[in-house]
This record gives sequence, structure tokens and C-alpha cells, in this order.
Amino acid sequence: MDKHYDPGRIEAAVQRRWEDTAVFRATEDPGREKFYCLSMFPYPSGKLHMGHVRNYTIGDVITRYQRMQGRNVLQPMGWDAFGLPAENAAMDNGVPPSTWTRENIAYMKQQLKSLGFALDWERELATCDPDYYKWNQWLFLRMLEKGIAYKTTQVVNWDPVDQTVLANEQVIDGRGWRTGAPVEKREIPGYYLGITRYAEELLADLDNLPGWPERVRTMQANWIGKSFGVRFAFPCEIDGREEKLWVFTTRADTIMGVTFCAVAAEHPLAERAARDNPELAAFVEECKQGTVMEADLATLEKKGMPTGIFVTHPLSGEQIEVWVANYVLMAYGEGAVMAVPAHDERDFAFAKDQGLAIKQVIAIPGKDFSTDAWRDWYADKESGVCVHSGKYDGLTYDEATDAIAADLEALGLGEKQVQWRLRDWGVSRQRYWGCPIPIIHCQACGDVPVPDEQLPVVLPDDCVPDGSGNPLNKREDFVNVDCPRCGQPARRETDTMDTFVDSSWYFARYCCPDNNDVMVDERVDYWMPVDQYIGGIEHAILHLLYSRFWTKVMRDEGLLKCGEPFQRLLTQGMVLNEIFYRHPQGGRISYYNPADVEIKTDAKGQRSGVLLKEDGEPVQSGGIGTMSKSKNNGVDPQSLIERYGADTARFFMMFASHPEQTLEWSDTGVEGAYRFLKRLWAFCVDNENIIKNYHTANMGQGLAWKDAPDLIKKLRHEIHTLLSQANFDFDKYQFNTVASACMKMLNVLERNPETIKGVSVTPADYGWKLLEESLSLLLRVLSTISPHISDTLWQELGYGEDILAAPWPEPDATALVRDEIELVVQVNGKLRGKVTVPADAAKEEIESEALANENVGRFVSGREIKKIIVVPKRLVNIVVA
RNA sequence: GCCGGAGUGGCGGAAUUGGUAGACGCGCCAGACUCAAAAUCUGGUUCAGGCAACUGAGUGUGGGUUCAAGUCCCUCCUCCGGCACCA
Repeated sequence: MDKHYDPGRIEAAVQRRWEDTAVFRATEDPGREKFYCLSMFPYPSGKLHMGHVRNYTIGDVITRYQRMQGRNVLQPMGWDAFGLPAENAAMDNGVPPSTWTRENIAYMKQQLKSLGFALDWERELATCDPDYYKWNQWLFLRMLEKGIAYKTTQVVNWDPVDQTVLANEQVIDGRGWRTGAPVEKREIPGYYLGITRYAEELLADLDNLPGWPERVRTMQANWIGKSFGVRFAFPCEIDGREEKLWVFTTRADTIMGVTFCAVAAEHPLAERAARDNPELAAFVEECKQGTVMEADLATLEKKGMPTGIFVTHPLSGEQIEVWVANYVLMAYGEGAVMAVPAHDERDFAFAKDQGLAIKQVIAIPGKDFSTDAWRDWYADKESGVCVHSGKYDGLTYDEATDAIAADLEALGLGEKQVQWRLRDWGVSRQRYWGCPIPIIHCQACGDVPVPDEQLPVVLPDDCVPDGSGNPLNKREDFVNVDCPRCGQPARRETDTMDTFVDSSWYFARYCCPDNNDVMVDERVDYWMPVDQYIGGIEHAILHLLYSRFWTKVMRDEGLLKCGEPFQRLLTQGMVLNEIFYRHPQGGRISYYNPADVEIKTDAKGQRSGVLLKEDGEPVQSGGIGTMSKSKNNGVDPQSLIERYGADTARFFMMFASHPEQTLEWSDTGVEGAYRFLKRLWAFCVDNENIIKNYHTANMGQGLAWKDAPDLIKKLRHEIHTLLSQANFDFDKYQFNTVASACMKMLNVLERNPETIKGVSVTPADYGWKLLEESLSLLLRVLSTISPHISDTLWQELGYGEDILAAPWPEPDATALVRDEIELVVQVNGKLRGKVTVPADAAKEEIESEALANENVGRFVSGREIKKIIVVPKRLVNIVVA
């Protein structure tokens, strides 16, 4: 054995062996229980970042754990290869996105390999491969046939200078990122997928996902947003014709309090009214400025204008004026709302602003409408009753809603309805680097689907975008085709699909990536669903919801047997690092990488100053933030691996915090992880002969643990307790405490050298036996986190050929039992002493022991004991007057 | 604005799920080794008081429930993630 721990050498050797023997290749085996462990595939942006390292380490730890539990494990990897950054890089460097993407994939793949992940690389896929995206197109056509996919108009961000559609990300403060021109909303045609058809099932099935974090399920449920209410109409007369203004409300019980109606700027009524009202037309235009981002819309100052159009209240017959308001969203419900300022926050603010009437129609016993905040009234559906509402007076929320819905229905003006917040999924993108939408536009035949036998529609991979729209429009060889129906010249659709389509089913394709005849084959039934999915919390809604939807579509198409793609979900937290900057007066702010900064501390270890290494002058701390290019606070995993090795990187990542929590970067923390692995190596070198001899000569074979000396029993108890805790934590995916359990085990062994070397025990073999067993437990637990060092030591010390084949260690129940336990004694809930009692001591015995404690006596004497609470195996609490 | 989450020593984080707050690690202090430094090892380290035994305070804020609250309930504050064309 090498005297020194040399991660570079041992990691390369171990990785080579794994590769040579193809140990991580997964094969279907119906006789064995499978475990499909999947981490979200990376976007090939150039090189791995710490978030990737964290994500894939978590996945790898779980994979290796399941493998040692005896499961047939699949852990694949691929590339989410289409997307905007490749187009940006193309603009910057003049290189086609395909070239840039392929180069990045090659580099990042080599990085992933150097981290020692137990991946089956034979199943690798990239979403920009025609073999992959062919099936996006194929399933899209199936959806088109079923009417799940359809064409309508969509509202997009439009840059009037570049004459191009902008992604939300490309809109900075309401302006185009390259031109600086104010962004406009524009309506263009596009394809949608009818995810709302599955809304009910997507919501209901959340209850069948106990392996998902509660918060993700809640977020999805809120996103889907099922609400019960009434859809009804205000009749009106427009240009001499009878029309109806439809609205939806969840508070039909307040219908008698309506004092105005509000519609979105895009609503037909608004556009009609704007026709002969220049002022209103200007306002409608103003509303169309800005972005389509909901976060921006929601924080806009509430503005509105009257249309001059009046509608008739369906129940009271009152004339109600219609307003255009910027807070009404065309995309939700009917794009129009009834306004009840007395009982709705936004309506109230708007009415106050515009001087509109506020009419109370709900009363809550014990509350005064004129003084209590309106807010409480709206939130409280339970205790209110109708007032000033004619025949509905005195009815509760439920009674009033039923009565009003019935009356509206009788008039043919409304009915109860379920409303969803979820909108259909717009998948058309006016961008080059994506999967072509398989449609051909023919003057005679209209929009014609590309026939299956012509799939895939291959994306030309040599375009270089220049920022002025989709370069596919200029590719005559791509655009000009014959209509598949009539044979006449036609134009190919140049929009590509949202990249979320690519990532909505890749997990199924991993099961059979080599089959080019079908989307998925029978192997998918063995592996799917994914048993454990791991990825960033930022994907909690969109990606996960789209994947669930796509899975259900595939199921209904007969391609999958399961309706949910991911059994268990782990959402990992972000990787953070401190931000350092200087902001010279009148100058530009500049950020400094933490690696270039030196932190001064005082005698207590508290920070006293932060200096830039280069010039020794102070820099400011901007707090902690996610690692990003813009804040220059990223740490390159590559340098970390080169300096300390993958095992250290992995260990630190797991040790620094719970997978679901944010992880704060720390150079010294990495040093600590490295120190631990070095210590472990040195410890094994030091005891190499004992363990080897033990294995070759079977020295402890005849010894039984039950006859061991007390000292051995005590240490063994400690080791097995730690193992038991590690196992418990493993189930909770709390790998930080698993890592610390490994450290604690080594601490126990290191602090008792006499015992494990057999110096202080007779027979000495008991010490060796304890050492051999403890290390075998430690190495196996550690092998999930830092596999290279564990594997190497396992082999070197003669435990076996391959730690991967070793079973997961379980604690020995007899080692966990103790004869005596220490109990905490409290007086009035405050810790006053400790007593040691037999494990099976009776309550009376424990009480008298506790009272006999000297320090306890000081707090009890002279006072009346009201009661004594004994919590078995924990504590005694003496309550005194 | 809406939805979701998090606040514990100088720092990252533990706390058997209502039962010893601060495990483990980092940093810092002292010591050993060394001509010296690095590395390594040993001891100490929540704050305040005390030579010590020990005592008091303490888990973002303010209140409540309980024999007992970091953990449960209510109020407020701060920070983070998502908001449908970033992935």
C-alpha cells in the first residue's frame, strides 16, 4: 500500500477498472427488483458547474446504496442539448450551435467520468439528435390527430427594432436586451398542447405521490389551481346586437354587490369601445406595451378607463359600466371580471382610485363594515351572510352560491363551473436551435402534418443565427417543400418546439435509446417509472408538470403502462457562495471571485477585513448568493477535482448540508473533507498488517462477541449505534449526517489505539476483530459517497475483490443493547443532573435515583413535589411548587 | 403582486421528530514536533459571571399552548426559489 493518499492515481485506476469491466451497464432482468435512479440531465453550457456536481453526486450516492441493497440499478445520463444559449454563443463566436453544443458535450462528458459516477454511458442520448427528436415530432402528430395539439394565437414579446420575438429572459426592464427598444406584446399564431384536458388527473394524482416533497405537490396543486365558481353573463347591446359579457367568479354570493365590470385590454369589448374613443384606444395600446411576464404584470400600478359601454346586471337589472383594467388577465377565465369593491382587495383599490361605488353585501356578525378592514371579510367564507341582496339576504356562502347559480341557470345566463388556473402549453418557438414542428403550410390544403414516413424533419445544423429572427426562414432548402397532400409547392413550418418538450420524456427513451423503429419498446415496462428523480427545486413546477402530462399522453397512446413518471422526487438546494465587489464612486461595480480574496480574522476567529490578494486593498462583501457568472462567485469543479480528487469533492458536497437545503461553498470545508480522507488512508496504512493478517489467518474466527471484554463491547456499541444512525439517515436522504457518521466511526477507532491493536484487551484478537469489523462497516457506508478510496482500501486490505459486490451493512441488534443508561434529570424543565440506571429499571427506582442526585437535591429540598415525569430512556422531570 | 421555502455559536450545519441545544466539520486560541515555516498530533472553544463546582441568558421578532418548545399555534420582520419563451 502507498504510504500517502494519492487521489489522482487511485481514482484513475478505479475508474479504468469500472470502465473495462462495464460494471455500470444495466440490463433488464425480470427476476430482479429494478431501481431506476435518474438525475435531471444537464444543458451542455460548456463545463460542469457546482450545481451539477451536487446533483449527480446525490444521484450517485442513492444509486450505489440501492445497488448494495441488491437491486438491479439503472443510472443513465444525457444532454438537454437544444436551447437559447447555443444561439447566443453562435452570435458571439460565429460558430453554428451544433458545433458548440457537440464540443461542450464532449468536454462535460469527460468531466462527469472523472467524478466517478456509476453511469451506464451506453444509454447516452442528446435531444438534438434526429434519432431522439424524431419522436417528439411523431408524438406531436399523434396529439394533433387527437386534437390534444391545436393551433391558435399566442401573445409574445416583440422587439420592434430587431423585428423578432424575445424570450422573457431577453427582456430587461421592459426593453429588448440587444436593441434597448421598449418591448411590445404581439399576437402571432402558434401550436398549443392541451394540458388542461389532463388538469383533473394531474391534480388528483398528486395524492398518489407520497415520495414527492409536500412543498412541490402544494406548488403544483396551486399552479393547476382548481376553483369552483359560477360562470355567468351580463347581457348588453353592442351596435344594435344582443351580446353577452361572460365572467367567472368564485364569489357568486357577492353578485348583488357588483358596481362595475372590468375587462382585459385584449378583450373584444375593449377593442370595440376603443374603435370610436381615441383616448381609450391609446390606453389599450399602452396596456399592450411591456412584457408578457406575469410577475411584471402583477406589480403594475392598477390602471383603468371606462369604455362607455353598459351591461345589464342579470339579477338586479341595474346598468353596470364596463371598464378596461390592466390587472385583468386575458389568459385567465373569460378575460373579464365582475367587480365587487366591498369584498375584493383589487376591486376595492381600483374603486377607491376611480371613485366608484362600494356596496356592502356580506355581513359578518360582530364586525362593523365601516371600520373593519375589508380584507377580513373577503377571506372569511364561513361566517358571512348576505345583506342588501334582496331575496338572498340571510343566506350563507354555500346557500347563496346555490341559489344564485340556480337563478342564473333558469335565465339561461349562467351555471356552476370549475375553473382552472392552468393554461394550455404553448410550444411554438420562433427560434432555430430546437426540434422542428412537423407541419407544412400549403396554400390549397392549409396546415398539413408531415407524414410519419417522412420523419424526422431534420434541422439543418449549419446555421449561424445573427439575432434578427429565425435563420431557418432564410434556408430555402429547408423551407421549400412539396405539399404531402396535393404535391404543389408549399412552405415548411420554421417554428421549433419549446425545449421543455425534449425534457418531458427523455427518461423513457433511456430505456431503449438504440431502437430507431419505435418511440419506446417493451424494455420501458421493465424500467419505468423512475424510482428516484433528483434535480433542482427551480424545476418544481414547469418541467415536472410537463413531464407528468407527457407521460399520461404516452400512456393513453399505449406506449407506457404507468401514468406518473417519477415515483420519488428529491429537489436539491442551490449552491451558494459569497459575493465580493467594489463600487468606486461614479464608477462601475466590479465583482471579484472569492478565490482572489483574502479574509482576515481577529484572535477570536471573527472576520476583521476582506482584501483583494492582488493589491491588498479592501473589497466589500455582498452577502451570499447562488453561484453565477454575473456575480463572479462561481467555483470551477475542474480545479477542485484536479487539486483534491473526486472523492473529496463528493464528500464535501454531501457533508456540507442536507441535499434539499442550499449549500454554501467553503474552501476550508473542502480542506476538512480532504483531511478526513487522508486520515482514513493513514489509519489504514498504520493498521494494514493487522487487518491483512486477520483476513489471511482468520484470527478472530472462533471468538464470539457475547464473550468479549466490556471495553470491546462498549466500543462496538458505539460503532453499531453510528451505523444504525447512518442507516436511519440514509432513508431520509440525509447524507450530511451519514458523512459525519463515517467521521465519527474513524474518531472512535483513532481514539482507542490500545484497544484495536490488541494491547489493552485479552485475548488481543478481540481488538483486531473489532478493528476489522468497524472498518468493513465504515468503508461500505463511505463507498456511496467517496467510492474510489473505499474501493481501493477494500481491496488493499483484503476485504474482497470489489466493494460494489459487497452487501449493505446492517447493525448487529445485540450490539445496540446496553445494560445501563444515562438519564437526564430536570427540575421544572431545567437540567440539574444526570443519573445512570439499569436499562430495565422500574419507574420508582429511577425516581429515587434522581432525587438522590446531589445537585438535584439543592433545587428540590424545602419545596413541594407536585409530580415527577419519567420519560423512558430519556429523562426525569421533577415538578416542584 | 401571487404561490412555495428558510432563519440555530465567528462559519457550514446537528438535535433520535415535543424531551441534555450546538453532534460532526471549518475557523480561532493554547500546547507538542521543528532552527523556522508548512503539514501533522493533543487540549480548549455559544455568550456573561466564577479558580472551580456551578449559575444566569440563549435557536429572526412579539405573544400563546405544555411538566417540557429550535420543534406545535398566532403576529410581524428578513432572505431565497417559481410565476408559463432561461434551462
